[in-house]
Amino acid sequence: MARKKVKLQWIMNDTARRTTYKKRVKSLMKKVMELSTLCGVEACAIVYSPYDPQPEVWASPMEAVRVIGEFKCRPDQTKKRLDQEIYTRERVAKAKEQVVKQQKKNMRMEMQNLMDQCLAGVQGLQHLNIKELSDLTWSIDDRLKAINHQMEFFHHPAPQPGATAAPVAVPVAQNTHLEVALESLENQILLDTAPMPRDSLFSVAYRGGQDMMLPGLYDHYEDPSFWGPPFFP
Amino acid sequence: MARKKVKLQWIMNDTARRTTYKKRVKSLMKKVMELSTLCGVEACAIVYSPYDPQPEVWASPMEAVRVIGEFKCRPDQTKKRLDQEIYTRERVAKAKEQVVKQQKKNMRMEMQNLMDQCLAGVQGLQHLNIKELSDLTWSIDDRLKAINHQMEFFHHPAPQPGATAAPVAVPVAQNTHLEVALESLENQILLDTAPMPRDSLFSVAYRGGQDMMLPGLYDHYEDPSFWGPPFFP
DNA sequence: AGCGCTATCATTAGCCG
DNA sequence: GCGGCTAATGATAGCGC
Repeated sequence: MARKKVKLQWIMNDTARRTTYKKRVKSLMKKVMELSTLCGVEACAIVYSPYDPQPEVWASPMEAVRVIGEFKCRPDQTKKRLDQEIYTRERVAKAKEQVVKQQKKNMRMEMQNLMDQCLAGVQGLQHLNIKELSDLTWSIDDRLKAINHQMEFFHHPAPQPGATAAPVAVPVAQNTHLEVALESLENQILLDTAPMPRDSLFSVAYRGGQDMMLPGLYDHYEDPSFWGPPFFP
Repeated sequence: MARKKVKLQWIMNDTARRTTYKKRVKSLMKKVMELSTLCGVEACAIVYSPYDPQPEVWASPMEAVRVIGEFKCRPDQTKKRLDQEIYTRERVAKAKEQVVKQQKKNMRMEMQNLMDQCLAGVQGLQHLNIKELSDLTWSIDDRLKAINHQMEFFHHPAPQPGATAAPVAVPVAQNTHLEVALESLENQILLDTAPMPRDSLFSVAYRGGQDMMLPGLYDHYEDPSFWGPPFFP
């Protein structure tokens, strides 16, 4: 948050990531300490990283274990939270599914249309002059390019990981543009869920993401010129 | 840290203390989330307060318990684990990348070839008789179907186990065939790594997957009849 | 790699309705 | 007590050494 605003996503550059980690973990611990002091509350933070052999901990490891012990001894009230969490997750999943479904549908429609155009071209060619033939060829070519572009959106790794340190349980895979878009979507939903405060685990965590934007998934489709005029109406 | 700089000490005024707590705990959790996201590290924070009936926690309670458990057990062996984990993760990532790359390449080749056939058909149609025209049409249609099938492989949700049993921290999303395949691949690799059992975080979690098979990703391509004879040699 | 610098961005103390 | 506002302090990304 300085010379430039950084996107809330994994930092690709190794040295930059390490530097950021060092700086941020330090000030995070300071924040924990301040909170604890100013408000007289018990708090602890634990950060595992590939950069430190030992996890960063505040307050002292012993203190942490004590705080944690307290935390673990509340199985019943935790349930509520878990339920909420699951609910939110389901909402996220549903929204994602919708996007993927739509995207899929659009892709298939693109292909089908292109094929139709090809077939129509093949079958109706006898009646075309050179100009029309040339136009047809170019049109098909353009649409092929467009489809390839869409394929990229699905499968091309977005500018991301060299591959070392992703959060443990999340499968380490190259993020595609689609995945990046889905992640943004997720953040937005979690943000929406925020208003119901104490019951939501995420009520706080994701507030910061509110100025992130969901990449325009359908820009392509909303552009009427994308498909061009029908060739064989 | 605003209109006036406050001393780092317990705030005596009750309402002020509560207000400060609310604001600060919120941004603290945000910071934890940012650190975790930006640097790809595991982190958790727990804050007990008289203001909330439940402790504020990040990330989810379950996640926290997991992170904490890790912390409590091993003060010094932690490093070994991290190294091993990173190594395994890199291996998995690499293998997955290979598969995705190949799959992508194949897809694109299919499409390109089909387009070529279409274009060739369009341009060479004048010299074809009815029989050849019909064959061409059917060939294109077949290949379209094949491509659609491939699309399914990429994007269609695989028949999945009753949606509940997913490992905790894995975002609940519809798995595509590709994703299922990749997961199997990951399991196989993790299985290979397993022989040194309790040192890997994954050694247990994924054991259940060992009888899954990696679907024959390239069956389609190994079948020479898949492309059919070239139409315009 | 790590440290210091500083322009920018982010947090927040105090106030108001 | 809460949410919004703004001035002021705090955090930090990018750079140069």
